[in-house]
Amino acid sequence: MSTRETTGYGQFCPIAMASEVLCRRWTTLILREMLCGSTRFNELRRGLPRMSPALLSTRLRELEESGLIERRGDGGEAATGYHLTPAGQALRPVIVGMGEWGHRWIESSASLANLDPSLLMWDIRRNLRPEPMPPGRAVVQFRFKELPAGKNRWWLIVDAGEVDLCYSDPGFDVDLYVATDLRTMTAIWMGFASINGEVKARRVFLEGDPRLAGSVQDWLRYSPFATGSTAAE
Amino acid sequence: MSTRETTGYGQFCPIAMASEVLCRRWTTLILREMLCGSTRFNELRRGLPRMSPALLSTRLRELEESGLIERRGDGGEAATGYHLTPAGQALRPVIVGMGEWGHRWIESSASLANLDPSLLMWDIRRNLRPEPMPPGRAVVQFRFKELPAGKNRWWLIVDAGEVDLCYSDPGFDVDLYVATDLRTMTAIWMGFASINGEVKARRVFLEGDPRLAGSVQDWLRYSPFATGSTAAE
DNA sequence: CAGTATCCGATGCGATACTG
DNA sequence: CAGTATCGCATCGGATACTG
Repeated sequence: MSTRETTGYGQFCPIAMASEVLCRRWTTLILREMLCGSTRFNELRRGLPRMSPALLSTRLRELEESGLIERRGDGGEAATGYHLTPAGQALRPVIVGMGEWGHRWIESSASLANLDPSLLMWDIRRNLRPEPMPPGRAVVQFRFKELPAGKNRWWLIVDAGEVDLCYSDPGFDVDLYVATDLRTMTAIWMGFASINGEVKARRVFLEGDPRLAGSVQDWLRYSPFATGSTAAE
Repeated sequence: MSTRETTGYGQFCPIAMASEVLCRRWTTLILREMLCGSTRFNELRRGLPRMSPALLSTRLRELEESGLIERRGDGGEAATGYHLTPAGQALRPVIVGMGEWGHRWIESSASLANLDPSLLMWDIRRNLRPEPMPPGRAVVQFRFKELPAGKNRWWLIVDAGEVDLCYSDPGFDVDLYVATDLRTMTAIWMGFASINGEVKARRVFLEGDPRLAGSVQDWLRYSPFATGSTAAE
């Protein structure tokens, strides 16, 4: 019935059993998204833009069958949400370990060959730390200079600990303008460069509220994997 | 050129980059074999009996391109051996983590649906600890009663710290006979049961040198993952 | 918003046979 | 022993359109 019989390895080894669950296309990335807190279908899609909805649906059902996630109505609404089971949560160190390995051993140039502004901004949104920011609402506009006008600006609206990401002008006054190119911002995000260094090198330009600009190193939380060293190739 | 462009995820995230390397069919199992010490092509095949040599060859080349392994002539012979690079060694905690997760969270019945006597014996061979055995050569015969005669016996020859596995009678006098069924022996190996308990339950029969039989719990090193608990489903 | 339905092309990969 | 060569099917999964 399940297509798993043909794809199995036929080995009792737990690594083989785990690989049958994990080592399918997109599966680790779905888990990454869920470990980062995504629970809704379209929220997941946002972090997996190149994945078709049909395949996402299939994978979610497989993960449910494998006992890694469960679906349930959230907050009494009809809408369903996906949540990690204890078995799914237990995979955190494995997924994180894969990320740490990738950060350490994959050449940075390979990562930087996969630039994607919406993924980058989506990632920044969910890791931004509002606490070091000055109190009150803050609106930060990112502009990637080399992208076509009309498709090159993102707005982060931070208010009362909530972070919103907009792809079109939300109409608020902007407190801080960040202008750079996509590769530089991604390199900063990955920990391959520091934002203050890139400002000095005039590859990043900050304009606006000096308190926001001065604390950018603090509230712009880098990718969870942007620690430690990279391979000295 | 590489087929990787089409299989990539298009994400700069290190988990995605690592998944592109690791999450392909058989790859984690090849790494498992190499982390356990296998270096030769046919040695790898032995641990991956359902994998075709063509695919193994392809995967090894991919792993080499990804910088996880390197091939070199061993000991001056023409024969090539495969060895993990530092990047490959660095995956040990990830692979081990997958195994620990699988052991903890995959139901034991699923693992025990994948019985394979030659894999089991190959695994026992490489984890057997000669030290707790009485000094001198020891020959242990395993017999799986339900398998067809002529295909149900394996011999382990332990001599001077070396362990050899034979599928046909090596001709030596046998010091210890172990008779059981494949499922029971696999369950013991996985840590789902204890050998002494299974002897008491008369599902395992030991006959021969009492010193060997008495120390079986010590020299029969269980699978590296046979620790900790399993999920209380 | 949260998915399904359908289609079809690419390719992964298993089986088998063969070679230096 | 250490792989290549070849073949062909199955299925994986990408694209697009549609629905409750």
